[in-house]
Amino acid sequence: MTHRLKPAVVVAPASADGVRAARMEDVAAAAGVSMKTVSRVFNREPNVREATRSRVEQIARQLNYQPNTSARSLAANRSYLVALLYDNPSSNYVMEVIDGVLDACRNAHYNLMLRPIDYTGAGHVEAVAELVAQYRPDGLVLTPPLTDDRALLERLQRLGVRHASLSARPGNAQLGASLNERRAAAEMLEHVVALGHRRIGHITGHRDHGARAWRLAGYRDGLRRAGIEFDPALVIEGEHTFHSGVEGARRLLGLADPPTALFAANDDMAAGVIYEACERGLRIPDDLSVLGFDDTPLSQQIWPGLTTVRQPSRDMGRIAAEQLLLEIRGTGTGQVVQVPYQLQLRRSLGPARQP
Amino acid sequence: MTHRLKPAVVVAPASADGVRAARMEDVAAAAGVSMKTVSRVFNREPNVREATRSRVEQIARQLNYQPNTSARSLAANRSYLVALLYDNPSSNYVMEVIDGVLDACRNAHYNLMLRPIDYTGAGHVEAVAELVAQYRPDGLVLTPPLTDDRALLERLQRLGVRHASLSARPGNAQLGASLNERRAAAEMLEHVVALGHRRIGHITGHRDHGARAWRLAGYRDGLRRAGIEFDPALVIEGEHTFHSGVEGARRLLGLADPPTALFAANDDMAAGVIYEACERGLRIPDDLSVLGFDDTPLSQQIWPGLTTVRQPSRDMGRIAAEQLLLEIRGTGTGQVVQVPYQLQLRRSLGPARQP
DNA sequence: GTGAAAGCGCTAACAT
DNA sequence: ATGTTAGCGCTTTCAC
Repeated sequence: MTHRLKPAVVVAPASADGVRAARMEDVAAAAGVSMKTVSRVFNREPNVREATRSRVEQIARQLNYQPNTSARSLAANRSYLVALLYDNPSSNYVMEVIDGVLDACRNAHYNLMLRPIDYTGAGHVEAVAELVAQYRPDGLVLTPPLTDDRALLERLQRLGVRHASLSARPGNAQLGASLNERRAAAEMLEHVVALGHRRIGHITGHRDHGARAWRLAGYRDGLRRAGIEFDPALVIEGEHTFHSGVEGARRLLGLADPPTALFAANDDMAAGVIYEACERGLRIPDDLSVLGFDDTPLSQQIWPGLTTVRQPSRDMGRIAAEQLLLEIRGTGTGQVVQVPYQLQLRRSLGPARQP
Repeated sequence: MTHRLKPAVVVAPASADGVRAARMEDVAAAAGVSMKTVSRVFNREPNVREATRSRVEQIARQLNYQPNTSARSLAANRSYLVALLYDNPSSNYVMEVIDGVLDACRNAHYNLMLRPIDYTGAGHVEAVAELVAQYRPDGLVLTPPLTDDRALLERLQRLGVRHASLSARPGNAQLGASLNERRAAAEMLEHVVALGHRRIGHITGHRDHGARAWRLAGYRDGLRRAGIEFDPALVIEGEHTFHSGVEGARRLLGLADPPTALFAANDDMAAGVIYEACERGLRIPDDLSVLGFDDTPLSQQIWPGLTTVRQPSRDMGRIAAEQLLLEIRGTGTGQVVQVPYQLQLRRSLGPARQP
C-alpha cells in the first residue's frame, strides 16, 4: 500500500507555488538516464560523458531542480555543515570571522552553524560533544581561545572531528590561518620608538589567548632592539575588554612617571585607554599616543583614529574554512596559512612629548 | 544482499570513539518498545504513558542517543532550520540580533542559517529563492530594510515561506518584534529640549529603512511639543554609516548659526558626529550635545559616552525567532511583539551652551 | 496508548 | 560510461 503519492505519477499541488519541487528521479526520467547519473553530475564525479552531463544540467535547470540537502546528508553520511565555535570577546572580530567563514562555505555549498561557547563555563566540552553528536558537522572552525583549549581539543580528537583554527598556538592546529603577531607587535614598537617614545606601556591580552604571549614578546623585542630596558611596572594584565583597557590606563597613567605611549593588545582595550585619557583631560596624541591591535571597525569610529596592526580577520576566517573544506572534500591537503599584517597608522600616534 | 551493517546486529567500531552512535532502533530495543514510541517521546507527542516516557528517556540518556537531524528532516519534510537574512549596516547590530535568534533556535532545537544579502544588488530575490529551494528553511527572520522589500516579500509569499521581521513597517509582517521608535525619538527630544536646547539638528536614517520616517517623525513631534518651529535646514539625509554621520555633522556644524545638539538616527552616525566635532575642536557636551539611537556597544566605547535610545536588539532577535517558531511548530499563534525602549543617558548630552 | 510497515530523496556498493 | 538496488534513520499513516 502506498502512503505517499509520487509526483512522477500523480501531479498534485503541494507547495504554495502550485508545483511540487522536482526530485532527482524527475530529472533522471526527463533526461532519459538513471538517478545515479544525475547524482554523478551534481557531485562532479568522473565517468560521465560530456554530452550526458550537459543534457542533465540543462534539464535540471528547466525543472528548477535543487538537490535536497537532508536526503543527501542522510545517504552520504555527511552533514554538509561546518560549525563555527567562538567565545565572543569582541563582536566586531567575531562578525568579521563569520563573514569570511560564510564566504568559504557558500562557495562550497556548505552550510554554517554558529555556536557561542563560554569556555570558562563548566560543561562547555560536553556542549560541543552534544552538538557534534546531533548535527554531525563535517568540520569545526575554532577561534581563540578555544583553539588552545586542551580538554576540547582532546575530545575533538577522540570524536574524530576535523577542525581548523584561527591564531592557534603552534601544534594545536594542522589547519587554519595565523599571523606573525610577535613580529607585527615588534614592528609597531619600532615605529613608536622612532617617534621618540622611551616610556611605552603595554596592556596585555588575556592569559588564555596565545596572542597575549606573542604580542607581549613583540613588545619586548621592539624595546630590546631600541636598547630600552624592559620595565615590568609598565605592563598591565588586560583581558581584551574595553573595561580592562580603561583599568589598565588608569593604573599606568597614575604612575609618578607615566608612559608617553600605550600599546594595548587589542583595539577594544585601546579604545578604553583613549576613553580614560580623555577623562583625564589628556590630549591624544600630544600628551599620549595610543596603539591597538586588530584593526576592527572600532578603530576608525573613535576619535582620534587608532593606530593599530591590521589583522585580516575576515580573510583568516575564509582561509581557515577553505583549508578545512579542502580536507573534508578530499580535494587537497589543508595547512596553516600565514597571512600578512600591516601597520595601520592613524592619528592616535604622534611624536613623544618633549620633557 | 546487505550492503551496510546494522549495529543492532553486528557491533563494529565505526567512529573514532570506537562505538557507532546509537539510533532510535537501539533505544527502542533496549526499552522494549517500538521506534514509534521513542519517536513520540522525543517529539513530545501525546499518548505516551508517563512510565514509558521516563523509561525511554533514561535509556536514551544511557545510550547517549541523539536524534539524527538529517533523517528527521527527510522523513518529516521539515528542515529544522531558520534562516536569518540581513543586509549588514552595522556589525554590532547584526551580531546582537544573531545572538538573540540563536538563543531561540537552540531552545527549540532548531538550527540557524545566516545569509548576508545586498538588497541593492540585482538578483537578491533570486538568491533567496535559491536558498529556500535548496535548504528549505522552515522560516526566515528578516532585518531592515529587507523587512520592507516589496519584491522579496511577494516572492516569499508565493514560495509559501513564513517569515518574522524586526522593525518592519506595519502591514509588512505578521510576526516579529518592533519598538515604538517614533515615541522613543520624541521622548529623547523632549529631554534635550528640557536642557535648554532650541536648535537641534537631525541626521536621518537611510530612505529604505522604516526607521528613517519614524525617528524623523519623533524628532518633529518633540520639537512641536516644545513649540519649536521645524527648520528643514537642520535635517540632513544620512544612511546609517559612520561616514554619513561625519558628513552630516560637517554640514550642520558649518552653518552660520549651528545647532547646539545633534540627534543622529543611529549610533554609528552619532559616533561620526562626535568624530567630526572633535576634529573641529568642539568640546562635548559643552559646545555640542550628541544623541544616538540603538545603544550598540559602540555607544559606550567612544568618549564621551553616547546618550542614546536603548533598543534591545538581542531581545528583538530572540522574540522574532520565538514568534516564528511558535507558528512553525504549531504550538501557538505568533504576533508582532512591541518591546520597550529606554533613554540611555550618558555624557554626550549636557545643558545648552548659553549664547 | 502502542506498534508495523512504508517511504522521505538521495548515495553507496556492486553490476554491467 | 551507466544502471540497479539496498539502505541511510527517522516520521508518517493506519491498525490495533
